[in-house]
Amino acid sequence: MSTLDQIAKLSGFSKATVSRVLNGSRHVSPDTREKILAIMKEQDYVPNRNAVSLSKGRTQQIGMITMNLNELILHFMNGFVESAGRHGFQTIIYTTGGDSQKELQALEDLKRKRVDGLLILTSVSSPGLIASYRKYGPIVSWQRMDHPDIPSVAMNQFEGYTLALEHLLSRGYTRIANAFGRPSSINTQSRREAYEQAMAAYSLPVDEQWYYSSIYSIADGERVLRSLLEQQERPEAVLCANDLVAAGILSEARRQGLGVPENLAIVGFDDTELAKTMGITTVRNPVAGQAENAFRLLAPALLGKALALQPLAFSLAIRETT
Amino acid sequence: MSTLDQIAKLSGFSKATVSRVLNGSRHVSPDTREKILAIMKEQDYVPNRNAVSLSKGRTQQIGMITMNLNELILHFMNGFVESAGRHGFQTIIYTTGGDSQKELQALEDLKRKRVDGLLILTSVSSPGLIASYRKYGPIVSWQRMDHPDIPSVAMNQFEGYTLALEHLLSRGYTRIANAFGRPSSINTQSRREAYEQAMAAYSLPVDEQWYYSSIYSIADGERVLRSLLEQQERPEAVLCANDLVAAGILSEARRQGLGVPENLAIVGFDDTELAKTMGITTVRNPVAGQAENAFRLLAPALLGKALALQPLAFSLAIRETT
DNA sequence: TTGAAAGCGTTACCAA
DNA sequence: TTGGTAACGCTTTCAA
Repeated sequence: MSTLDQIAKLSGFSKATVSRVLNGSRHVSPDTREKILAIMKEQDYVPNRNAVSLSKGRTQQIGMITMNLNELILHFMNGFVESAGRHGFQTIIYTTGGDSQKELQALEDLKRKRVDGLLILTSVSSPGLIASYRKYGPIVSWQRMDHPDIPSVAMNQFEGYTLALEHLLSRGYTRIANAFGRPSSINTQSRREAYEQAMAAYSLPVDEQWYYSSIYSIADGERVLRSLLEQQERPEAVLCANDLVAAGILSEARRQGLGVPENLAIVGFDDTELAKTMGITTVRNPVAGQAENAFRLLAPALLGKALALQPLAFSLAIRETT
Repeated sequence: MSTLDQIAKLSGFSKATVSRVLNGSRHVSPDTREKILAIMKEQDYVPNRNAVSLSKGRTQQIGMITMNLNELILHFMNGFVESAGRHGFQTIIYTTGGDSQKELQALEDLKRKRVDGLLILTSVSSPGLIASYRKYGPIVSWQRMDHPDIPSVAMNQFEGYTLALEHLLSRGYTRIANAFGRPSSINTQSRREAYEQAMAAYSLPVDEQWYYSSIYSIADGERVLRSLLEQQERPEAVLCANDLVAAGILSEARRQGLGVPENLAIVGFDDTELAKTMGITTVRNPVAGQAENAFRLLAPALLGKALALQPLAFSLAIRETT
């Protein structure tokens, strides 16, 4: 493994000049540059990244913290890796499994200068703790983080939920049930608000028994369907927290011989591969755009210049379940 | 940000001693250790990883190269991240999108000492090119790499395919079609071999028209089903290259009103979430175990000691399609 | 058990 | 345009 020093010696120039060639400085004569480049190629030389990082004080790496990896997160990740890559940054992934110790390790890596910045997808640490690492580098979050120092790229679900509701209402469905996620989350609150506003706009009653909470998984969806069947006034449609839930409801409906969408319309959320496969109508969550924005939020600190945020919007993927 | 040098000055000891404390050397008096640790804590000191990496010549990072991310790869990834983590290694992901330039960049990162080793999941580069980087660090592959210097953790599909066949045969299915993937791949060859041996063992005929090739996706699966329906002697069961194909066949069968498994039994491969959701019988591919083994193959070079490989086996997840 | 000093491979400042 | 040299922050001999 040849080093910059060796290249300098072989070429007869100083390390400084070799370094200038490496970094594309204009203060090198074309002649010199050429000679040095030739020797580099001949010696199969590449700079040692640790040395560069130590010297420059930057690693060109961004850490991404997530509790687990699922399809939606994957999309986000892909988008982010791509955006960061375009600007010369690599992404390193910290999967924590919800272990706060592992999360802390990732945060420490910002302090220890292994990464130049941090992107938090999902985490269990308190916003306060996370924010206390802001002094070591930029940190942005996907989910809303409820702290002035940690910007977020999450979108208000109100718009997306309204989109789905308008779709159902326009098709004549009026008795619409909701399978919400975490009751206390801002997302659930926005969705509920959207629901109540839409129903009010159409002068339709809001039935509290059509609110399901803490519904996350396929199994949860299956339970919801069975519960729906037992209701005296059975809903004609159900709006789900995510596509997994919708998939669970759909497959259980099939098992129970309930026609979809004749007897029950189903709308998912996120537009994952699963929804596509199973033909589920769903709200398309522009995660790739959010990922791009996540990088743009980091840009000022990382690139020294701001990048304008992309405007994003939900849209609807209409399939066979409505 | 305090440095080791500052800790040394504050404690009155030398940098060497502070470093010894950091690295848990036994040649430090308990008293000294305590004092130094106290000052470190007080100063909120953590070592700079770039400096450590440069000095030690190792980064404790492993690069993972993949063209794209899907569910199966995700499982593998998770398993590997977990295994590597247990031994103090972080994983950094290179998603190449099949771009050989990006792949090269990942390989170069081994040379540039950004990573200590490389794990290849899927790649387009020639085994020869990849192997030429072996001199910079250990490299292992998931898929079979056809080069003596690049070990692989892929499993022979013969056993898994045989498992599925035995299952079908024991349930009385005799006319069994195959949806194979890439015709030239070793996997396909093993599967075909398994098929022919199993049929021979049961004295059943092998019908060439029940061989489908280059079947990968959901859409491919849908096409296969339509084609199956047109055959004069329609098969009673179909064995698929992966769960996506099985899902495609299943959903198209439903659309066509073909009863599953009464009129057609379906078996997938890999046991992904999709198979679970749709209730598809499938062969469980122990990817997490393979990931663990991938790390164990890197271990000699990384840890300086060998770790025994885990014995792995396919198993069957029997669901509603058989 | 401790310390001095020479690396590790770059970058960046100051002169020339 | 070039060179000398001090950082960058740690580890690792070699002595004491």
